[in-house]
Amino acid sequence: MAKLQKSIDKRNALIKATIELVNNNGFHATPMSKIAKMANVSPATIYLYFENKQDLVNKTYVEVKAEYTKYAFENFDPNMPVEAGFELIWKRIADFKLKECDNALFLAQCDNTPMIDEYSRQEGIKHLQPLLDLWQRGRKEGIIKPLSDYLLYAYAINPLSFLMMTEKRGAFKLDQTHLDEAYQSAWSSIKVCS
Amino acid sequence: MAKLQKSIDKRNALIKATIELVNNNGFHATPMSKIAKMANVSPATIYLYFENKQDLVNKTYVEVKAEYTKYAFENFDPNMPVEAGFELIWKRIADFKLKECDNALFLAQCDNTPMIDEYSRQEGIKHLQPLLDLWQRGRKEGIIKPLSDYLLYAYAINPLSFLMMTEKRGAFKLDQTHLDEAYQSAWSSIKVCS
DNA sequence: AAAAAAAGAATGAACATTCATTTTTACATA
DNA sequence: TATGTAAAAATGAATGTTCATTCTTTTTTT
Repeated sequence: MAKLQKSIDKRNALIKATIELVNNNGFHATPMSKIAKMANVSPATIYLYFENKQDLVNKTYVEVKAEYTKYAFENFDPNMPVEAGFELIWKRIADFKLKECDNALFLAQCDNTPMIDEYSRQEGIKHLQPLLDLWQRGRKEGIIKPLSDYLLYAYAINPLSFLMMTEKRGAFKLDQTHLDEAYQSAWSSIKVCS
Repeated sequence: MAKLQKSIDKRNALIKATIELVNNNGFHATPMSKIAKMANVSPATIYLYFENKQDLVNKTYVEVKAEYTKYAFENFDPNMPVEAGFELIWKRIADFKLKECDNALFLAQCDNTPMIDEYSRQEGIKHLQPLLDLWQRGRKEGIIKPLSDYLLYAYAINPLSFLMMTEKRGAFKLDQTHLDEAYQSAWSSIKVCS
């Protein structure tokens, strides 16, 4: 195993441990020592990869966010028709939230908390541009309601976070039927009624 | 001032300080000493009113949640027509999130975090029943889509939390026009299309 | 064998909680 | 009304722990 490779493995283990522990206990209740233990590393080693605890959590956030958007736009082509493009992206996002549950939960916690600093938050947002562009086109073509991006996001995308959270708490199971229904609700809330 | 009254004032000051500090710094970064200082009280005094820090934040959550639902259902009458009832409740909730911004933000942070223990979370949910009953009736009357309460909540109510959060971050201003649009999106997403 | 990476133990600060006193309140008595 | 006093409320300082971070030494790599 090459030197660089080994380092990356350790770094990844640290990020993974951070996600899992913060998800279960919250930022305030996850000591560096526990993160180190879960990553099979000495506490001191963390500081070879990250400046401090805040830096660790910021970097974790930005990386997970990048992974999320990469996944979301994987098969998307900006020339697709608006409705098809939206459906594709929406379903990829839903997929991510179901399959990469830990990652998605971590993002949700960061997004609703002053845990992350503002700079990292901005970094995270940047990757969302293709969806905003699609909406822009949709509005121009009269397919999407002429609403601000924030409103569209609130109704079309954000509910998925709530549903994932609820599922995680065990209150209900988000199966394929629910997902189809959720998609219909999402699309209903932003499409121009014909 | 009667003895009891004075105590209540102090308790309220503690709860208020908790909300403000947790909103701005997160649970992990608000020491009891700061809460005490902001409430003009000695740290030791907190322990006359609450068992410990966890108890303080749990009780704060349950009380704010009760205030929220009381506000939401203030003028609601279970005999109203479904659409009118929903509109009334929705607008009260929106109102609360705009006017009692600190309270609403605190709830959002608690709801997306392992900060609160499960028992208190359950306590908080109980108060929502009138809305669930209304939806039940709406489904029976064929006015509301036959979806699980969780899905309806995700699309009809939860987006308001996201919008409030976004406004708090300064990214955009949630004015009356936006609110009307948001209401239309909420209703579109859960009503049966005619 | 020099350099890099990693480790475990040590350090010092921050913090939740408790303790020993002081202050305030409630109220009985004159 | 004024005064004494026991109980309650409140306090600031102390305690002991937890934890982020650093230091010194050991191990691994080249």
